[in-house]
This record gives sequence, structure tokens and C-alpha cells, in this order.
Amino acid sequence: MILKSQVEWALHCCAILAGLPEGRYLSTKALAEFHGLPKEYLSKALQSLSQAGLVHTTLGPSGGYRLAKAPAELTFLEIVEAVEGRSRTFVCTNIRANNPCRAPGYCEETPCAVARIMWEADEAWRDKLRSVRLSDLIEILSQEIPSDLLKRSFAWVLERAG
Amino acid sequence: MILKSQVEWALHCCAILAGLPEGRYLSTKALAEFHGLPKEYLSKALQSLSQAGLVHTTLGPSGGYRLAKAPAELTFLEIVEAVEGRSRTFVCTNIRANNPCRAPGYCEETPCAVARIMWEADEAWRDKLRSVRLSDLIEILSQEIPSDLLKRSFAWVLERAG
DNA sequence: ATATTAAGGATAACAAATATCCCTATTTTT
DNA sequence: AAAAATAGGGATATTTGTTATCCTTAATAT
Repeated sequence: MILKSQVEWALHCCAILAGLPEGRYLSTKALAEFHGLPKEYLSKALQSLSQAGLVHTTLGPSGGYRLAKAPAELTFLEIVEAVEGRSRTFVCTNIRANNPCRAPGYCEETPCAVARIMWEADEAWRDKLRSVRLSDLIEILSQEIPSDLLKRSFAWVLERAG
Repeated sequence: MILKSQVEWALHCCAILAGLPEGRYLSTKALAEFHGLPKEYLSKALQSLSQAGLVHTTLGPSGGYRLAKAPAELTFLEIVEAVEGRSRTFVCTNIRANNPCRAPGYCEETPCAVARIMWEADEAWRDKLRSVRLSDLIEILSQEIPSDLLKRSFAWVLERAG
């Protein structure tokens, strides 16, 4: 049970977009080059972000992506779910219904207790991701990454931002 | 990102094994029939539980499985990890290392901040599963399942327990 | 002896993730 | 007006992982 690699890509791309000046856009090409990712496939992840309304896009030269809201208003959960979907990790196939001892026609309405417990764990995972905002990541990165690398990366992005 | 169906099977099987009288064993065949599952494939899940040391086995007629510890000492996490493995849901491919602006030879030692956050969510998921014991599930089931169905199921299992 | 069991190797069928290619409509730049 | 660059998305491989079955072996109870 592993998350799609596009989740990782989307998170890193959002971190870059968070540093983009107001009103400017960064293309798939630039984001792919910056992260060393296949452009066509990364495009799918960015489309997911777009469909979820997390980023705005423009066409044409100097077109690309920018965040649709402030980094402080964008949670990890939103980004992860945009790419990975909102389905639970545990799927209940209701095997208790196969119990040969059950009364004929007996079919429970309430979800299986096993499933409920597993879903609570899923919720704990979501709660954690919902509690972290993109701005939290930016703050950590700005402390951890050497300032010269930060500056050069910022300049690199600005050169390519339409 | 979906858990293996064997996780569901293992949890339900452990719930049945928890009701087994001391010193008795239940076979793959019986567990598969009770849950309406393919015997050969369910066998793989039970082997995982065995390799993890969560169940004991015996061979020959009247052989099968029993829990290796009391239901109060067996957590959901142990069962889930026995089948699903202990790997994290988020895999960091360290794409930050592809940053064209990084200094040559510059290679960070610390894990990527994105990965650390995602791993914290994984830990929250694990923490929740670690907090639930098999005995908790048994208690819920004994309250929710009609007592006549419980009795018949118990008798069904006892008939087949070696 | 015989029948039954767990364990595990080999392999096939199926589904999902990963990746690439190509076409279209739109928008900026020239 | 023409050209170039962009997002969006459909089609389609390729690769990997899950699901499932079959078969052999060693151990054990009857």
C-alpha cells in the first residue's frame, strides 16, 4: 500500500508555486525540469490539482500554474486527496455476510465493526494531514535549506515564470 | 492506495480464533468456509500471521491455527502489519536532489521535510491501530451480533476445531 | 497405512501505477 | 495575421503489484 509518486510531485510543486510572486505563473516544463521529472506525466498531477481547484492556470506562452489560495489556507490533505483521491485505505467486502450460520435474509445495516475501526485509523491519518498547511512546510524549508540555494532556486524560478 | 484484502481476512480470522477454547485449533478450510473465501489464497494470509508469530499452528488432521497470545495482548497494528508489511505509505524519491541550482556534490543527510510530514501521518495511522486490541473488537462484536447468531457461529466453529 | 494438515514454490490472470505520444483549443509574442 | 508555447485530455503501452490457483513436501492424528 503505497501512495502514488504523483503525490510527492504535487507537494513539491506546490512548495515551489508558494514562492511565486503575485499574478505570475510557472509552466509544467519548468516544474518538471526543476524536479527532474517526466514532463508529460507530471502534467497529469498538475491537472489533478487544477481539477480540485487548488491551482489556477493560464494558456499560451508565459502560461502555467499558480496557487489558487494562500499557502496558509492550503492543507496537505487537500493536495494529497487531489491526486490520490478520497477513498479509504480499507475496503470492507462484508465477508461476515458469508457466515453460514446467519439467518436467511439476515443482512446487517450497520457497517462492520472491523471496518469502522480501520476507518478510524484512516481518519487519524487524514486529521494529521489536515493539520499541516503548505505554509508550515515553507517555513520548515526556509530554515533548513541553505540561504544561497534558496536564493538561486528563487531566481531560477523567476526567470521562467510568466 | 488500498490495503490488501488479506488484511480484512486476517482480522476476521483472528476474531474467530479469539473465541476458540484453550488448546484447540481451527483449520484454513474451516476459516475459508466460514467467511466464504478462497482456501488456498486465505492460506497465504494465515501463513503471514504465523511468520509474524501471532498464531501457533499444528499439522495433521485436527490441525490448524490458534492465537499465540491473549486477545487483550494482540493489537490491530500487529495483525495489519503481519499481512501488509511495515513499509510506509509515502516513499520519498528525494526529487529535491534534482534541483538544478544545488551545489555540485551537495547532498543532504536529513530526510526531506515533505517526507517527514507524510511519515508523521503514517505514524498517526499506526498509533490508532496500535491502540485497538483484538479484545476490543470481540467486545464490540459480542454486543452487536444477535446472541443466537453468536451461539450458532460458536457451535459451528467448535464442531470443526481440532 | 491413510487421510489431513500447514508451508511454500511456481505460475497465471487481473488490476493499478507509471509513462509516453499525440491532438485540440487557447493565449501570448512576433 | 502568423507563429510559438501552453494546459487539457484521450489513447495506449509498459511495468508493477494484487489476486488466485495448482502442486509438492513434511508433519501429524486416526
